[in-house]
Amino acid sequence: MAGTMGSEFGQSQFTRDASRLRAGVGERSRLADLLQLMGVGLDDQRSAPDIPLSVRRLRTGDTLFYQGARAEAIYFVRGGTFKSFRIAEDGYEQVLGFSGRAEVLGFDAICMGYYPTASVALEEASVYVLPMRDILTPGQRIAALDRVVTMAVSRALSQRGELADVMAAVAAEVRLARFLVQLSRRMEACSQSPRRFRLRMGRRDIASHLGVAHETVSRSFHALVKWSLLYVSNREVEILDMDGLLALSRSTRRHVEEPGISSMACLAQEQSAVDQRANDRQAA
Amino acid sequence: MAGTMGSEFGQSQFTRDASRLRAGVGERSRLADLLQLMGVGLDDQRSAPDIPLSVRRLRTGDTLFYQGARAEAIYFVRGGTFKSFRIAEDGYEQVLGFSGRAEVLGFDAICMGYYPTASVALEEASVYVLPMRDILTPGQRIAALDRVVTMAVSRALSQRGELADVMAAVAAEVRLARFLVQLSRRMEACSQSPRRFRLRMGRRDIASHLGVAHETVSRSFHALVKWSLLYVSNREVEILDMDGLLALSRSTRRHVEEPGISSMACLAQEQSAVDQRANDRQAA
DNA sequence: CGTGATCTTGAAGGGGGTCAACTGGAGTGG
DNA sequence: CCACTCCAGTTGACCCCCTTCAAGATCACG
Repeated sequence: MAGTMGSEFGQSQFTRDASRLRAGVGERSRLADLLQLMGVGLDDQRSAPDIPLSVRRLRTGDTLFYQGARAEAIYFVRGGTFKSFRIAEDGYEQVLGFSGRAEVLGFDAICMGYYPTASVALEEASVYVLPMRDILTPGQRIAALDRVVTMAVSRALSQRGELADVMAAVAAEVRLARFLVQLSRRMEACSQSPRRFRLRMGRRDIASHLGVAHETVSRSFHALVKWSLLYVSNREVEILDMDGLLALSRSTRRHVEEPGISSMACLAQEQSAVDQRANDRQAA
Repeated sequence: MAGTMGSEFGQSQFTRDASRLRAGVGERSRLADLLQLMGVGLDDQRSAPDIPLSVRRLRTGDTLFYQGARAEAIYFVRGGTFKSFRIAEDGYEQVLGFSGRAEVLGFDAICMGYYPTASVALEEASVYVLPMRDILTPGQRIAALDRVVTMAVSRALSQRGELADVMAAVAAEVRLARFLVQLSRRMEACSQSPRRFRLRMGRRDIASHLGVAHETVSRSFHALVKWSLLYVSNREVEILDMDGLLALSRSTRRHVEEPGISSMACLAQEQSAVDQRANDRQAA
C-alpha cells in the first residue's frame, strides 16, 4: 500500500527560509492584507484605512493560545492548519475541529474572558492578530473589517454544527466518510484538489474528533480502502470514488437505502462481510 | 416514581392571555428592551437611539425558521426554549442544541445566505427580530447593539463546543450526566433553581443531542435514579447529589479514578451491577 | 374514555472499546 | 552505518454496552 504515491503530493507551501523569523514574534502587515485574505473586493480594500496589523508565525506543534489563558486577541489563519481542542480534567483531549486559511480562531473567548479551547499549529502556519480591544471598543471600527469578522464567525459557528454530523453517525466508517467529505469540500474551497490531499492531523486527532478509538479509525480507513472508495498511504489520501464516499457519508443511524454503489465490490473473501453491512443499510 | 412531585414544579412563565396575539405576527418593542434583556447597563440603554424592534411570539411546536430557508433575520430569545436541529436526507433529526433566554439564533445563516439549521419552539416563546440588513449594513450601527451581538455569538460558539462534550463521552450515563450539568448551570445563570427543573424537550430530542438511542436515554435516567443522583418524574428532574453528578460527568473514556461517591449506594439486588461499573471506572 | 404519542422495559445480537503485540519511520548517538 | 529508542499506526482477540426490535406502560388531548 505504501510507496506508490507520496512524493507526488503537495509539500508545505511555506518557504523554509521563513525560519529566520523568531517563532511567535510579530511581523507587521497591513489591514488591507487581511481584507484581501478574506476575499474583500479591491475597492473596499483601498477605501479602508491603512492600519498596521501584526502577524504571528508558528511552527509545527506551537500553541497559538492555551485553554484557560486570558483572552487577548482573535486570530485569522493566513496559512497552515490548526487544531482546536479542549482537555478534560483527566487529561483526555477532545478535538473540536481543524481550521485553515481564512478561518477565525479564538472568538469563543470573548464572552468569558479566557479561551475555552486551545489551538495548536499542525504545520508551519501564520495568523493575523486582532487584539480584543479592537473587537470590543466601539471607537474607530472599520466597516469592511466588521463584515469580515461577522462572516468568519458565522462560518465558524456553522462548522461547529458540522461537528455533530461526524459524531452523530452510528457506524465508524460513516463518521470517517463524513469527515473526509468535509475535508474535501474545504480543500476545494481553497482551490486545492478535492480528491487528493494530505491529512495534517494524526490518527489520534481524527479519532478524538470523530468520537471513536484511534484503532477504530485505522480499521475504518482499511474498510474504505477495501471498498475501493479511497487510496491511503500514511497521511496521504486519494478519493477514488467520490460518489460512493458521498453515498456512504449519507448513511445515518438505522439502515440506509443505498440502491447501488457500483464500486463497493471488493475481495471475494470479504464480500460476505460487505454484503452483511450493505444489507444492514439497505433495509429501510 | 410518579405522583409525589409534579404539581410543585414551575409552570410556564407566560400568561395565557397572550393567545390573543396572532401567532408569528409582529408586535413592536424597542431597542432598549433588547439591550436590557442582554444585561446592558442602564446608562448605555438610555444613550442608545430609540429604535423600534419587532417581536415574534411562538407557541409550542412553531417553527422559528426552517432549515434551508433564506436568511432574513437573526433572533434573540426573549423567553421560552428552542431546539436547533438539522434533518439529514433520510429524515434523521440531529439536535444541535437547546437555547433559552438571551441567546441568539440564526447567526450561522449569515455566511451562506440560508439557515443551515432549523429552530422550533419547545414551549410558548418569543424573540426579538433583527433583520439581516441591520447586521450587515455598516450604516447606522449602534455600539451597544454590536457588543450585545458579539457577546451572544461568542457564547453560541462556545456552547456548540460543549456539544462535543456530551457526544464524546463513552458511557451513555456520562453523556446524560454532562447534559444535566449543562442544563443545571444554565438554569442557575437564569437565576432559576439549578437543582430542580422541568425538561423542556422530549427523550427523543435528548437522545439525538447525546447521540444515542432514545431507549438508552430512558435506561440512563433509570441508572442515575438508581444511584440516587437524581429524582425523575417524567420531565421533572431534581438533582439529589450534585457532587456525585459532577463526578460522574467528569468520567471520560477509559476508566476514571473516582475515589468515592458517597451516595452511589443503591438497592442490594442491583449493587453488583453498580460495583461492576464502578470498578470499570476506578481501575485507572 | 379512547386514541395516539411518549416513555419504559425486556431480549438478543453485533459493533466498537479495550488491551496487547507487531510494524515501520524518524530522530539520536555511538 | 547500524543499533537503539520512541512514537504513530496497524492488526488481532475478547467481551461489554448500546442499538435494534418488540411489547407494554403511561401520558396528553379531544
